[in-house]
Amino acid sequence: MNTRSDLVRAAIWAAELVGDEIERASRGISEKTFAKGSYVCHRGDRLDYWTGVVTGLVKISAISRDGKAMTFAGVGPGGWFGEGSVLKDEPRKYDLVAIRDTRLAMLNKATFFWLYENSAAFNRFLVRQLNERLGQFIATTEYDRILDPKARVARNLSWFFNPVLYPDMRDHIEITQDELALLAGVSRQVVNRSLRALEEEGLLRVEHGRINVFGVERLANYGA
DNA sequence: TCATTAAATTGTT
DNA sequence: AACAATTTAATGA
Repeated sequence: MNTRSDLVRAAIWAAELVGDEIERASRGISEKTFAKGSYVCHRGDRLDYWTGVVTGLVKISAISRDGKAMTFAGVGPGGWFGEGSVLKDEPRKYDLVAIRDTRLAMLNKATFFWLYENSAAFNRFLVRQLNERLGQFIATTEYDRILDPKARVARNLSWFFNPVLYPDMRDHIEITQDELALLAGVSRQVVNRSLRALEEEGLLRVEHGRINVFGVERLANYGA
């Protein structure tokens, strides 16, 4: 009972909820842990929970026809996802993989819908989140042909640190250059060279399987 | 816990 | 795309 209210209190969207709403949310939430490399959910599965990352990192990806993993997003601490599938009552369209040991907070569907119907604060959060995602999506199509490869790598990297979507994200992410290449739509070589260049410019530090970011803002606006 | 080996990731051509 | 170099993870004594 204590952990449940702790989970709610830690959730960013719960900050503005009023008494009754907090109580409901606490009863509908649970926690689950996933080991590094394990699947939270396979594409096509049903997962009737709205899911938040407490600690760790979850990769949202799909497998292309030639068997390569395509990463769409990494959800860091404080990030919530899956409202689309819950709202539409659809199977998941992507694989969800914990790429580190991860603790997830899961809000059941009934509670999600109750908040959706009854809480203005909850809806404000949903709109803000969807709007942020839309903005990011539009940005991809916009700069797809405008920016040079290095800038694309920089901006794609900055998304993992979006303060609205992932408020508790730290200053580093564990992702391979291979995955980042898939995400940015460039070759791995380009990612490698871009990262080294960005490192030279003091924006980040490359380690293996991991990237430390110093200037998220500068990355987000890189090439502008 | 340490040494050996396998696997994954990076760096270069 | 292929290769070599490097780092991590796994294994077993």
